[in-house]
Amino acid sequence: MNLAEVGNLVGDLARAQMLTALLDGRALTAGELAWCAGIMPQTASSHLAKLQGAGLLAMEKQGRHRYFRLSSPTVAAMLESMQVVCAVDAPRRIRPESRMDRDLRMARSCYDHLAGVLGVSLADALTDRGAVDLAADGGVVTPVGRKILAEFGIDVDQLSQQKRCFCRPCLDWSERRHHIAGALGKGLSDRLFDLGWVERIRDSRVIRVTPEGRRGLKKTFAIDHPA
Amino acid sequence: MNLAEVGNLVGDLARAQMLTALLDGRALTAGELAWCAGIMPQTASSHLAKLQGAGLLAMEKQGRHRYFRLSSPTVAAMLESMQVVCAVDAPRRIRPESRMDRDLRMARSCYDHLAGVLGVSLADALTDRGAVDLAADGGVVTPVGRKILAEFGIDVDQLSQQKRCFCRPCLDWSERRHHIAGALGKGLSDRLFDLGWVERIRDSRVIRVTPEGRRGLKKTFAIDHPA
DNA sequence: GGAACACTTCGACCGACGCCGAAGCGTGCC
DNA sequence: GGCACGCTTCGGCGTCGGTCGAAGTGTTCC
Repeated sequence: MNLAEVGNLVGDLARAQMLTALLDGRALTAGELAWCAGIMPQTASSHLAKLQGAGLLAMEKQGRHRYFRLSSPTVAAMLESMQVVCAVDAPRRIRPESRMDRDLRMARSCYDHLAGVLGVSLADALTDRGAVDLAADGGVVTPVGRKILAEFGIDVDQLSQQKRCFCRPCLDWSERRHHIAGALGKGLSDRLFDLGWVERIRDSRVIRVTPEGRRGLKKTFAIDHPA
Repeated sequence: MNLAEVGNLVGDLARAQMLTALLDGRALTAGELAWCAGIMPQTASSHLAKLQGAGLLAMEKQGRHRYFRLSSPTVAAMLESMQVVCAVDAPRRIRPESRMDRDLRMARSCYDHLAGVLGVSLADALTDRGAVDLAADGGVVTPVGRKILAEFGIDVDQLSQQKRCFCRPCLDWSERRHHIAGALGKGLSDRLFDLGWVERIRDSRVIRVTPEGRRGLKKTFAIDHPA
């Protein structure tokens, strides 16, 4: 397998839509993916066979359904980096407002961390008070930030010992700005779930901010998250 | 611009070969790129126009030559992550031995750090003596490693304060194993150049290990780099 | 057993795109 | 000026692959 083959696999609109739908790590049935891509089941079937054959997708049978998911975080990372290039190359364009995915824009999961307006606001808040310092290729937590995060219930030392990139800016495709990924991003996300400030919406990447979370975000980070 | 468009751009063999040739950050002329891709200049011209139009490549006129390079490290990162997926998906295959790119396999630059047998050996040496601990998504330097690297002339604290990913495993496409990227990868590379242990070959990604470097690598890291 | 359902396989159609030859444009060298 | 050179534009050719209808396989439910 070479670069061109991988590019080709992603380079079809229908397949790209399927992959995007799978980007949050959930597994979807062939039918659902066909619907996502706006094509007939038999067409989807051939696409899925290609993606699976190339090892981008993993499949699991369950009764008469076939569930597909991204085969590894490596694939998710690749798609993410491709989306970043998309967003960077088209920095200024009229934002196509769509009612339907307003919720998705507000807050969603991006593999294992938070994205959307919420994710970006959180990154902004931490940057504004000098807690983290983000650059193109990574980021650091300042001594001040260490203290702020500790008060919020996040042990930076423990996170930084994980064998993964500690802090990484991840370009948000809806907001065209960065949110925080890496161990810190996951840590923040986990903490918000633990506190009950946010919760997942079934069968969706959408994340709901609870009333309690709205109060907490306002008080702790001065974030006014829209209802 | 969307995911599929980017995929499509990379998804052509000729374009993929051009992009790969540009992956070390150098700028090449349209003619050189045509040669790399094994196509006629007029065909290359249309490919390059597409890549440039999409913002993946930047162009600079110089006399009657046109120099093309990757427009940003973001693009390089994307290509790298795509190559990783290529390599992961095809883990075991008969290695196609080619005399021509033996040098390239032995040691080369990968954007801003070292790759090839040399890069992998270095990563192995550091891992073996417990200096670094690499995982799928990142890596850490142990206290022991901090000491080893300090003796070698690398200030880990300074590197870790850079606003980029500190240590990241980068899958080596020729060796199918990891070498070290990120700030640490660049730090190692810089140090080897400063010591005069390695040097660039003009107009190529190939890196030559000097006799002095061969001795040094053997003594310091117990690496027997082939001549 | 039979019907509904999820999905796959096969075959035919057709549009998109990569390819090169020929010709045109701008630059540098003698 | 004249020629060589690097590159681009244009036009026609060929092929590859995405598309869907029809038919087939396997599963669930009654």
